[in-house]
Amino acid sequence: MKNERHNAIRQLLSEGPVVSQDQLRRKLARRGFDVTQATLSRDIHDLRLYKGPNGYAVPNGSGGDDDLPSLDDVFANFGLAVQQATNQLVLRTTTGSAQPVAAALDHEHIPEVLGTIAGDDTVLIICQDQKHASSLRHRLEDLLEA
Amino acid sequence: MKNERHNAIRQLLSEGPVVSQDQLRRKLARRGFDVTQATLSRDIHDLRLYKGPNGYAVPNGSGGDDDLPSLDDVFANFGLAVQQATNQLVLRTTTGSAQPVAAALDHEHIPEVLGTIAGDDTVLIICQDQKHASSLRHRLEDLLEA
DNA sequence: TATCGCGTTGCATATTTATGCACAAGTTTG
DNA sequence: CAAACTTGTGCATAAATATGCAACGCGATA
Repeated sequence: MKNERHNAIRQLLSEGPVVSQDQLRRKLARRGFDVTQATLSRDIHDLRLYKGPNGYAVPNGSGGDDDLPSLDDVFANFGLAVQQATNQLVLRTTTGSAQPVAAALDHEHIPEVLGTIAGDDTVLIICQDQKHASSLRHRLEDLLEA
Repeated sequence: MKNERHNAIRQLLSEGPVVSQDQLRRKLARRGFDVTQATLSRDIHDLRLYKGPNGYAVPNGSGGDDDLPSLDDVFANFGLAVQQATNQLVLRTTTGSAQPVAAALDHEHIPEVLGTIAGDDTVLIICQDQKHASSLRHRLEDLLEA
């Protein structure tokens, strides 16, 4: 599915430099996503990625075009990936965006969220237990696609 | 001269979106800089510009990205002690050094590390589970000795 | 002056990215 | 149920970008 692939792309980009769409294609293939360069060109457009001296990158927090901070927006723009460790979620964001993202999260009064702590590019979300963490993780993963 | 042209390019980019090198070439020509697309490709490389959904853009806020001190250095200099709490590690550093230490940790892309959050003299490191945390703790303890 | 060295550029072309068109699978509408 | 529409994709190819190579301009040196 397209959304899973988009998530995988974000993940890959956060792990190391990707210089061309063909390189991205090969990396994705190793993860089971077998698509053509044409599709990736479209994905990159969808994800509004930037290409620079060090390859592709996720859009950059501060500047830019359009921002009103709803949770959806903030996530789509600055969220990179969610990972779970028992009752905690670790959310990676573009550098410098962890604080606003955490603020948006707090502001929503999501029941699963006991509290958040934000660094520079990482938000730690504490949940009641593993079960609540899982359900929240799924919701957040969906938001990453939007 | 190349430098004047570089300045003109920055200027143009701050004034409005530039979507292709050929468009840039035409805009520059109107200002008296008559060069080919090939030259602009080199200029863009020199200036480390990024291309994104809205065309070319100057590099992000605070410039340079990858020359952080090595993990070994940072640890030997600023690391004080590591402690483990189930799947988390709490790393004490000299006051004010937590941020750079966390940055160095993130930059290494250590697989056990889901994410880090740094305060002033404390870095919280989140791992997948207790097992990963232990193995990472041992590695970090080694670094503290070095 | 002649020659060298170095930085800059254009030309031709290789490489990379974007896109028109067609089609398949799923959804909605009549 | 069938037709119309939507969405996602590949293929072929257009468009955009990068680069090997040769040449030019200019200052330094013999």
